[in-house]
Amino acid sequence: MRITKQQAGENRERVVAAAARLFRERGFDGVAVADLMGAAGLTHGGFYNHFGSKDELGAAACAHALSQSVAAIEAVADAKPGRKDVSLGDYRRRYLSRKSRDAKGFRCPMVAFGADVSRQSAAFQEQYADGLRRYLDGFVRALSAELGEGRADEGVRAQAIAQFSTMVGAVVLARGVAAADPPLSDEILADALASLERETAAEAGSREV
Amino acid sequence: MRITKQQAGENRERVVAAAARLFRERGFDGVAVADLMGAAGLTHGGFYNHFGSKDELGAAACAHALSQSVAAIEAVADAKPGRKDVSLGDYRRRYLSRKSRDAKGFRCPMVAFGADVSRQSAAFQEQYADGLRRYLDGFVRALSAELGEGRADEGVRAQAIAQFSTMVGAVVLARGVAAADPPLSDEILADALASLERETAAEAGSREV
DNA sequence: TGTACATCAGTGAACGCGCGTTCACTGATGTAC
DNA sequence: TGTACATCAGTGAACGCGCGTTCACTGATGTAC
Repeated sequence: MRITKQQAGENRERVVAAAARLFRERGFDGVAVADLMGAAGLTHGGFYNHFGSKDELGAAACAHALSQSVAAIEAVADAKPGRKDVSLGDYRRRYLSRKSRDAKGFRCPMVAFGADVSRQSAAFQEQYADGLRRYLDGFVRALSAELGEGRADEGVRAQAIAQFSTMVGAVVLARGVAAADPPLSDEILADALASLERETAAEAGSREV
Repeated sequence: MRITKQQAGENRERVVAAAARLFRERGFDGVAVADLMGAAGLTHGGFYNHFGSKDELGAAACAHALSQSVAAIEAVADAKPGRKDVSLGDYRRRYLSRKSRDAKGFRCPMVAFGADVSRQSAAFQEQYADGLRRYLDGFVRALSAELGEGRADEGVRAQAIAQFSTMVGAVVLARGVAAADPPLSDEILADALASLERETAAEAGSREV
């Protein structure tokens, strides 16, 4: 039962989207090819019509998940000033929220894949690095807009990278102890957020006139 | 060929130590029971004389690796003031060094296990949470000593948690792009370190008289 | 202190399951004329 | 525009490998007397 080229393309997309979610949720080795195809409403036999190997799908899923993160931070960077709901401050609050920490299948891919990237294929690692580069560019623009009149000296980039490191580390740790020590988990998120907000306020102040 | 009780105990210890190293290096699913026993100079059949399951060894290996990290930060916290080589500043520099990033089997267990903890057994998660609690206590004491006359108000704890989050996140990201984009990887480590040192200097300054 | 027996750490083969991958087959789609 | 044939996405069974776990066995250690 051959199907339309377009339908085949849509099927492929559904598999990639399911993989982006399931890999983040259960890890690369925690999801079988049959699960991935099943999540897209297909049987496992046809997998190799779309991908050369499970590794190849991994790279595609990584790219898929990262492009969503890049789009999200770019939306913040390109938002008109004053739009509170897409400000960087709001983005940080959402990133470091309990809700975001507990969203297993939709966590930040930089975090979810971070520890395992180095054990994945070269293509996977390339996708990850490319995604992070673009994400950081977006973050720099967003921070630059937040701090002042669009100034973008190299200090802002360093600060953006440090800030994002704080966010990533806090989510890693908070997620790690979420089940065993919920109060500590919450404390980590709160402390990281407070530190970023304090730093941003101080920085914005020092840049006035 | 039965062996001494003491030797059996030492064998067990060697397996745990090997597991602490190999799990960090290749991930939990990346190491077979036979590999673990082989790394300790044994054959796989005797594994279940020591551990009830691979999961149980995982928890023991987690505890083993974390206790080393706890000991390291406590050494900093308890060092006599002025000992440069065991200062918190030196610790941060080492933690965020390229050498440390590239030490696959001896990476910070909070980072190496961080992404996977939530998929491990409850016992594993308990060990992780307990290790992190003790580690953070040590970090708070070390930071408190660095900043002033041993003051330990709650602001210091929040700051310690934020600082450690930055360190963890930076290592996660730097390690993730180490192979695909070495300059970016180095930049992340450097920016995170600079941010922490700038913050510490400012904080120490504001606390003077 | 000796002696006899039970224990148990270690060995290596085997079991059984899950999973990545392959394969023969189907039949509707795409294409050449 | 029709017709005939090739293509190829999808199906479901099968292959083969690796790995966690089990098991019968060994023989030196630990222990009861």
